[in-house]
Amino acid sequence: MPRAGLDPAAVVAAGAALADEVGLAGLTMGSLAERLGVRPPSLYKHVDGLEDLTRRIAVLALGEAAEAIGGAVQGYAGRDALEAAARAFRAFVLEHPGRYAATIGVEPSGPDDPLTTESRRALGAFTAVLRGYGIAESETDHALRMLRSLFHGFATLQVGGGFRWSADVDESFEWLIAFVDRGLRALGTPPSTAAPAAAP
Amino acid sequence: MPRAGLDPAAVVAAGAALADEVGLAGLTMGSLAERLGVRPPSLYKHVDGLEDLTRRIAVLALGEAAEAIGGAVQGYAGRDALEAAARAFRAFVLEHPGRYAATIGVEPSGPDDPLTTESRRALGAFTAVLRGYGIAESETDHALRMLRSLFHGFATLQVGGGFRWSADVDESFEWLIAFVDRGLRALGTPPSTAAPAAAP
DNA sequence: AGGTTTGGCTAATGGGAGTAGCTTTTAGCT
DNA sequence: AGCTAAAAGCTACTCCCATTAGCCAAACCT
Repeated sequence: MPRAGLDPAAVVAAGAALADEVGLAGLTMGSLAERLGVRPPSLYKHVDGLEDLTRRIAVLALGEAAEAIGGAVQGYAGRDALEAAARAFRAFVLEHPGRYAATIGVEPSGPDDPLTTESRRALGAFTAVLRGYGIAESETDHALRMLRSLFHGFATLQVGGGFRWSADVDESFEWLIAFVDRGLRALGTPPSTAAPAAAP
Repeated sequence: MPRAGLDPAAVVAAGAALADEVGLAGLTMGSLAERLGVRPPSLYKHVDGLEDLTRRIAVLALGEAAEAIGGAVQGYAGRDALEAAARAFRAFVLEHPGRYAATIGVEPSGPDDPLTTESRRALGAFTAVLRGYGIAESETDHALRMLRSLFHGFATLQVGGGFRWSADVDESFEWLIAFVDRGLRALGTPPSTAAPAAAP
């Protein structure tokens, strides 16, 4: 029988694409094998089972998200950077719901786990946004968690069909960005702008 | 064989408890049947399958959450109400992660679905909080979604082990409440307090 | 008591994850 | 070119889970 020419990367990429199409729950070894023109057991030559597969999809997704958000933020600061990051994040989740779902609830096994590295990278993009607001060192962790919670919550509620009633979702998202921007500005001291009380 | 004395409510309650213990993914017809001292097929006399079971658990959870949050808010307004609601919500999710997970991604089938009713009730508690801030009518939907996203995101990230690094999670949550409070106060006009520019 | 409803059971089906062990392709070496 | 060995498929299982069919006994209701 001819070989399919698979390798771990190809299997993971196909798995990620399939998860985006049919949802993470619809990603099974059977469905993925069919998509790749192969029988289910063959996949175990490239991937260590379903759990390992979703783990690798999560790593892929975090890298892509970090790339997208980091790239979108480039050259911006303050509200512009916040907007860019928020929009890039939401666009990623809406375009790749399956990939994103794979990132939820995966536990990095240690500090050298690629999952840890990619997580940090994705987080770094948001940290850069906060830097532009001049948030105090002691508060960046909290502010970071706030941003993460807010965007994660909004995106997952939306893809989960959680916003059912009246108002326009895009409009809510813009409102939310404005809300956070005001809050962060009130909190921070822009680093390269005039200091609040410079001379005595 | 002696009867086990089950009914739908008992099955749902046991299912919710089991889900809280072992996670929603660990809730299977087999594990629940074992817990109830019964064989798996017997459960189908009370519940219409696993999907129906999680649906009913979601209804139960929404009702309990609405009760808890609504009760916590009673008699408070402004920041006190926000704090009470936020803490009650988070406590509920942390104590009942399985139940809460069941509420995510369930689609109400129509306006008379009990799921719809209970959702509204839970949402109502947060609406009450916003009322205390005097948010403009046109913005309550957005503000509501913001609160929901934020608390949902924070709670799910925490139970999913999403907050791994340094800072204290409880502290972050308090910080987050303060942040939202400032934002909402900046936004609203307290209804029963002096109007901002009363006489010309 | 007698009949009906109800709630439990066993047995079986279908599908998904994962393993064992065989076979063929393919790449590398001589 | 020919040989060998690793790699990449495959078939044939096993086990677990959800669900259905059909049987039988308990509880209830006159």
